[in-house]
Amino acid sequence: MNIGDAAKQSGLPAKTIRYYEDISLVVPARGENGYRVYGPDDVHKLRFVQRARGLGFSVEDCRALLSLYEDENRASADVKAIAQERLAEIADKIAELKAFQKTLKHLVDHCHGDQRPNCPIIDGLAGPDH
Amino acid sequence: MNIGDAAKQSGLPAKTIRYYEDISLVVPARGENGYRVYGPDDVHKLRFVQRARGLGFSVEDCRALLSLYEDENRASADVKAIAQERLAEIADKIAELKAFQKTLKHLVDHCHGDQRPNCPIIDGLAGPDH
DNA sequence: CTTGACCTTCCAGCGACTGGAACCCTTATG
DNA sequence: CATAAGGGTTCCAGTCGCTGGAAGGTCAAG
Repeated sequence: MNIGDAAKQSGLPAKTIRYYEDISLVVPARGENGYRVYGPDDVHKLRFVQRARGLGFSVEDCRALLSLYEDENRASADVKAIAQERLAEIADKIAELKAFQKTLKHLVDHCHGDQRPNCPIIDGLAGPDH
Repeated sequence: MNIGDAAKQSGLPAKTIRYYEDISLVVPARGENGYRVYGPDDVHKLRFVQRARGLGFSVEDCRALLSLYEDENRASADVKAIAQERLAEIADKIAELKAFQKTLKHLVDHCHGDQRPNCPIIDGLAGPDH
């Protein structure tokens, strides 16, 4: 199948699929005419990557996960380790965002939001000693 | 003051400060020798940007906030609007991450994490029909 | 034969820096 | 006075994960 169909089947834009070949993530065969030819296995891999990216795994994580996906003798512990690392990153990011949220919400709540210049948000950003 | 001191005072790396000049965010004067010269106002602005970036505002948001910071006749409503947009983005991002977290945690909880190849995480990423 | 949809390659750009090379300026010390 | 250290300057390239666009090749239908 050509790249357009692979795109439909995998849910990835053709551009992205070409990019994945560029970085040797999913490398298809080539037809006589130079067109990329995707077999069922390639499409499975693309879908796999699509889902993993959708869960926020980095492309490098996807590369590692793909090679485990393909490895009949993988240890599930290796997969779990990657996923747990990602979970930790997610938790960190959520904590960071919640801290932003708290600070910002506090500032917003104290701002009148009218036509006057006085603004606790600006004051907060300018710093404690202003 | 030179860029190194401005860096210390603002908490920003010198490279970043040069970059901010490049994009016309905070543009210092120049001395005879071609060195950047930062006055107190410049340092205030740099610190302002440092804090705003620290709360996750984009550089373009910072540009808008800076111009309001400098505008004696600003309406606090304008500041509040920017902050509220950012709050909405933060909330969206948190929701997205929590969704990732939920799915991933579910998969991780069901994975033995041993030396055997069977792995619900891989299966989950491969898709429902595999 | 032409149209249009597909495919190809390559180059550039996003955001927000960051690293490095190659070079200039200033200050302290032998 | 020479020199070395520790500033400063510019410009170019790379990060990550695509995405857009230009210029052209291929293919199936009318």
